[in-house]
Amino acid sequence: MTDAVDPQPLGRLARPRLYEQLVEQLLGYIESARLRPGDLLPAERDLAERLGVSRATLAQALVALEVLGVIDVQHGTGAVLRHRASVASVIKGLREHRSRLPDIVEARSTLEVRLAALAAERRTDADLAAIDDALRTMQAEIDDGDRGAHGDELFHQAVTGAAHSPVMAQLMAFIGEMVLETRLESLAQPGRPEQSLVSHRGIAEAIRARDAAAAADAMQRHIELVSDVALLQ
Amino acid sequence: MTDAVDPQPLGRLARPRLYEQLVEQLLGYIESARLRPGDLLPAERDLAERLGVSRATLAQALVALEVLGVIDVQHGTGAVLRHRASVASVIKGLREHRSRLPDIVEARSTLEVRLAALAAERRTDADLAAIDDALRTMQAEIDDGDRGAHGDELFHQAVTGAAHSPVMAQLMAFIGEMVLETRLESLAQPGRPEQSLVSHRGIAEAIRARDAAAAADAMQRHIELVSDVALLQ
DNA sequence: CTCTCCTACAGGCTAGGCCAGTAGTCCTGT
DNA sequence: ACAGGACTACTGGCCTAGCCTGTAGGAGAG
Repeated sequence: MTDAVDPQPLGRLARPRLYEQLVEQLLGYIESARLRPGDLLPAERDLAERLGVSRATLAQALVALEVLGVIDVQHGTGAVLRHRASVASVIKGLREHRSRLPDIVEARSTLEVRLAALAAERRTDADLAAIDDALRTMQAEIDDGDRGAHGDELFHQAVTGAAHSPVMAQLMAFIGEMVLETRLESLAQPGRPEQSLVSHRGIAEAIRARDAAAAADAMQRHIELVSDVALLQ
Repeated sequence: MTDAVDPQPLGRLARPRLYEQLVEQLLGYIESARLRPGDLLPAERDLAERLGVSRATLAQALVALEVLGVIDVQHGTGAVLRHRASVASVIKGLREHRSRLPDIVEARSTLEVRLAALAAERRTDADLAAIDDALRTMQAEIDDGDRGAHGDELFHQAVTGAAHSPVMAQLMAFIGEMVLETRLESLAQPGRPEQSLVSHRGIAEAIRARDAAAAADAMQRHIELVSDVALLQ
């Protein structure tokens, strides 16, 4: 206990939570021990002692791993490995240095292009009104000298809603944060908000006309425009 | 407090963990109390008493919420709300009434068609080997009179990996459970496993030839085949 | 040979305590 | 009067110790 490893006397910004370190260590252990899906982790009491922590803290780490989808803890049996550890590192990477921009753009374009096509097929008049509302909002923001980021977000949300595809909408929400970052960077470019608004109008018209192919195409070009700028940095 | 709510006669393997219920309750509290990003949750000792659990268990729930990206726990200050609670309800919704089948298929096809195309463009020889391995596994399972569900899963994971798109890989992992259900239902149909294996081979060949369009097309048809059956129920 | 029951061991959760960071307050020296 | 620093009343972080419930495999009875 007293041989406490003190990694950093500093670390003010750092918020080193023990359970986070444990997650790292357990992930490492899983990999180095060549554990395969279905295998069991050592018992809690055992692990806790080996790692030099209390069971309570270890339990927190296990909860984290469970939420991350790495393990599946079963009462009376133990913690069984679920997927390959690679999935875990993907998730870890996402949360940590929140992925690189190209990956985000890729996911976004995949989802939104399809959503635009679906929106063209399924949109109701109310959906269309929401889309037009968003366009008006963005126009007003730009007229005020703003970037129009809020209207931009509203527009994409309206299109997503018009697609009436709950699961995909949920996936969009999941990467929403990251998309927002992309958006802000893009709209910071001079002249971008106007260009963006124009391509939004193109998408909206295709959806209004119920032309799925045109909507998909317009969305594809819109995202390319937006991501181009971001990638230039 | 609450007298044992038994939500589902289903869930045979039901494994009701207290911290999971707490996550639900806290999510509900956040919503009903109209908490906004930046607001603080009540103190741990307070919450624990109000919810009738120990601090250790509450701590597990907070870890879960932190991993889910809902809150940000700061030593000495408290648990501050991060994003909009919608993200939380997204996850909750996905986990709970795991959406309806058509929506799942829709999301799956959107992602996987694109992943197949990307895999064709980016696959390494190692990726290809993993894909071939999965095909062999599925073949062996079918020869044994099995449904080949394991090999099927391996195949889709291998394709996802070959696409080298971390964000989309995570989205796939996110809907993974639901896709698995679809898969099991489909493969239960007589003759299905063989058909499925054939279309897997088609996808694999397109990826081997680095033909993105063909890969996307093959994946599209594969998913239509699979979902057709499932939808007939 | 089969079935039942027993038990060692797995995780689930609680209680209570001490340590460490944070921030507001109040007291003191200028 | 005011600026600075210490006090203090919170916050979460982590630990020990213990008892509960669930699981599964082996021993014994039939």
